[in-house]
Amino acid sequence: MRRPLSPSDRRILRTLQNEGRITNAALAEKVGLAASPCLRRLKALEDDGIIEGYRAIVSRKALGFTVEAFVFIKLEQSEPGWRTRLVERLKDYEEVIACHALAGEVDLIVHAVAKDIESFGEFTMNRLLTLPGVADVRSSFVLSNIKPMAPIPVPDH
Amino acid sequence: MRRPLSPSDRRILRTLQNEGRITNAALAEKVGLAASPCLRRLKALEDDGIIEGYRAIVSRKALGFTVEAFVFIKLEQSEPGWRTRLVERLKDYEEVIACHALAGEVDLIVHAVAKDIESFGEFTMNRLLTLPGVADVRSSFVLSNIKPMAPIPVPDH
DNA sequence: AGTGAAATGACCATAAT
DNA sequence: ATTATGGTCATTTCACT
Repeated sequence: MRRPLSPSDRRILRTLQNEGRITNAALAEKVGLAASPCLRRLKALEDDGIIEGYRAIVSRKALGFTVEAFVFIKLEQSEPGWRTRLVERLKDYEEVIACHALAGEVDLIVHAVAKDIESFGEFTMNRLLTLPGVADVRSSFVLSNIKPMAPIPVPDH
Repeated sequence: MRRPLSPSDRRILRTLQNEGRITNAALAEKVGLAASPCLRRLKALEDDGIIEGYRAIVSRKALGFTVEAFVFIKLEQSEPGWRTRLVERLKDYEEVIACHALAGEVDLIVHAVAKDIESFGEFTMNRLLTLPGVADVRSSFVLSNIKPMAPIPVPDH
């Protein structure tokens, strides 16, 4: 798939996880390279799928999302086809900012946002509980973001 | 705090959540502005804290993190000081890529990565369970990322 | 619109394999 | 010799006033 990451690659990854929009010139300076090799490495990291993309981090509050919650879903045992369709529906809900399938008690964990508690209620009642295949839905509101979206650690080798 | 977001602002926010490293020139074209006003709006969004930052999204697998899990922590009732220190320790663990305080059964939810199951075991056994104030630790491995880190929806008004 | 800075590509140098 | 590294320079494009 790919040769191992060089120390420069690792420094690039560390920097870009914290300053995703830094100019290549500044990035090069920070990681101790000239601009041109730095850009070459950056492009290679992108082409190889090691950097999957770049994202602006937008304030939820500024957009009016005052409610954040985790929803724990248990599924009924059913044909796999149902499960696939259910999961597709979940993905389409824009309140869902992340969703993972879990091993264990709970089958799915949904990270959701909403403008207020009422619209969150509407979401869980009308759009989650009603999905065919859902056996149980349990929500916990987020009280505080202790560590929101930290970078993936980039080990030295 | 701020005047309401203009339609252009909203288009900028939508675009930058998907292409955080797009050039201002390309962004301007995409949102239907000239470069100069687009840049002014972008700076204003940054200055007002609506855009909190930018991040490269790095492949966990490419960095050798094959294990991803959610850890559900219940705390003992104890003086608030303990809780603060516990939470600080949690933040310092680099395996912890996100952590939130929850209302309900579970007090804390920890999103963690590890190189393999063994090192994840070491993490939970030696570094989570041993924290003073922790009453219960329960982990669920992530089987699949159904919707990993989606953008915050930007409503039309 | 204009000026200085950045991005980008062609090409060269060095070292390790 | 080949591969991986990094650098320099010249040109185009962009950022910013």
